[in-house]
Amino acid sequence: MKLDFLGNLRRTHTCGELRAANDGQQVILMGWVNRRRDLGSLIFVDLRDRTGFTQVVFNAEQNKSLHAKASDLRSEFVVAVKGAVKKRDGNTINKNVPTGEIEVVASELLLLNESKTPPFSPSDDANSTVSNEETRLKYRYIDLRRPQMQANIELRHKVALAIRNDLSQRGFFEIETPFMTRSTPEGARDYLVPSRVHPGQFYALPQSPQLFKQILMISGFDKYFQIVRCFRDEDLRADRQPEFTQIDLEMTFPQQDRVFEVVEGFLTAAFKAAGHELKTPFPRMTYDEAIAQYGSDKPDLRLPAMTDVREAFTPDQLATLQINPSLPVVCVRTPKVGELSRKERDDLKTLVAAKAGIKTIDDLKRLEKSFPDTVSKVREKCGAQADDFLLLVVGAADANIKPAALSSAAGSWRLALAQKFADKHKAFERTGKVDTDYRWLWVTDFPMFEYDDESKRWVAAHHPFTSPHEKDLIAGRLESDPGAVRALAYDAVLNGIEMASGSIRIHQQEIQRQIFKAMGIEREEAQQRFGFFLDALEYGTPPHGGIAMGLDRLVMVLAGGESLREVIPFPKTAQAKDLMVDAPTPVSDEQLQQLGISLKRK
RNA sequence: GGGGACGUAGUUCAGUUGGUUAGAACGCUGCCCUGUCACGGCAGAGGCCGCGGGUUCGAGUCCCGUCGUCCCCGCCA
Repeated sequence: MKLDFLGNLRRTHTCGELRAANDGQQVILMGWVNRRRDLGSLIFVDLRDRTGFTQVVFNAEQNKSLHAKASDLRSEFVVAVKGAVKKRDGNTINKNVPTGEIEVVASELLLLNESKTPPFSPSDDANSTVSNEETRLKYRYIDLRRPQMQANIELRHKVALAIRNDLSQRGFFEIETPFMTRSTPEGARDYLVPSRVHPGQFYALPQSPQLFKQILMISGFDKYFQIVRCFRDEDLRADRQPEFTQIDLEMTFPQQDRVFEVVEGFLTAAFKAAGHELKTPFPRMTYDEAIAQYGSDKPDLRLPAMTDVREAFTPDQLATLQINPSLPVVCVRTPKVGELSRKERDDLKTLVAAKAGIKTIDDLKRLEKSFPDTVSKVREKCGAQADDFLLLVVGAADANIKPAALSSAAGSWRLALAQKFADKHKAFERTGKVDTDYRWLWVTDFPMFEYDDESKRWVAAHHPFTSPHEKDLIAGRLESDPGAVRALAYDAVLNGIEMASGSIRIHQQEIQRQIFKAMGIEREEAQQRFGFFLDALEYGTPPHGGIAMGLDRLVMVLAGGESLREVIPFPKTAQAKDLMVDAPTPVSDEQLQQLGISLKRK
């Protein structure tokens, strides 16, 4: 087929903007053939670009050769059309599309490019028969033409732009930090980049610009931010990609509240860009409260909290039911589930993996026969409505577990039940109201350390540069009871998703030394791993702190998506592969040789 | 590293107890059609049933292995 060149031809309008008011105008549109409806001597073509589509008409009676050219058009051909906007007659108006009041009567057609028949059509969107993800990812360039994906990527742009503008107005500088940097093994695995100039040595891609941004504070930049790619070589999830984008920021002389103000500020701007008005300040909750009430450090507030109903039981009843009286009796309430059959209750048993020392009671009706007063107290305590499903998560009589472990198990049940019965309680459905659809929360006062059973040592819960609470730095506690030391660390949580994580940092060398010591990191080891940073700390480091928010996750929630892949143009699969470019791949022996790398054969 | 679901036409899927020539819809190709907009009508093409092995007279169907995609646990300071 003979193709035309673009020449000097220029669009007068996009495919989504013509209206009845444009009636009679000569226009030039360019785009893709979304659909073709060939009625013989009358051909309709929906011409699509990212703004929408416009119906173009070719009439054999008016122009035979033009009509003949149009009859060769197929899906996804790229064309330019010259023509006149014509207001449609009453019964031919299409009320379902914004441009439905008009059509363009073509007088000239340029065939700019043809297209193979795509494996799936971007216009399939309307039929909701979207291809499986494997096909979508392989042909990502076609997938991205779908209106939904175009909208998601546009939303991402608008959100990022609003955040940039907001932070800039607050006096933050966007400053770039290196992608090729130093491996600081602690936390996630690094992606490594071999050095050709220094055979046997490696750069690492940053898991976050953490130390660089702290050094920027030491350098006096006062307020820094960056919308920046970060890399972690860990297994993927629907909400985890090996490379992801963070809104990273840091400021000098802040209290935790100053950081919260900044975040709530840029989120207000971001939500506004997405068409939502956000209510600030966000509610707050300590880590301990979150664990006790929600069994999670990232509570989803769209569903009720858990309740400790131990007081509803008498000591005799606890003994009879073989419930450990020293542990909470946690009631998990899932609204509007209604009556469950014996079989449905049995099916629940596999919902959460069994844990030693923890049991559940799912049949309150039966319990009520033996202990009517107790059950009515339980219902009252957790504010149950008649059709709410109540599950008791309790410690077995001989259980040797901590209350937090029980709460955390109950939290798993709370989430699993919430997901299973989402159709019934409808708490996850969009209502159009920002304060019910988007439940933000600050979780504060995380513990400074967590005990790692594998390495048998205390490790930083956030990272080792996080400042402990001043009050918890009483003599000897770092050594005697590290688990009781709280950190000035905080998370922003949205609908049960961890969106941001930050802290006030350590700015005093002496405290930093104590923290490393508590973690069993010797001075030499610390010097070897973070020496450059510890050196920097000694040259007039101001108090500083900040936070990093996941842009992908933020846009995912705003787009109503279930997976980061819906808001990342070129994402990776669960096996960390890019199906479009087919990466990773082996490299040539020559490349390896230059890098001084030899591969171990399996 | 572990658990689960899935893999059949270009796409989305059906395929009964193992039994003739593996089906449907959409898409595609050709012909017809002047008001369609998920256009319509007629005709047609299109299959390594993911791959390898096994059981069987006979396997899309059963078994073992393997590869791929998705979800979850571990992991993710």
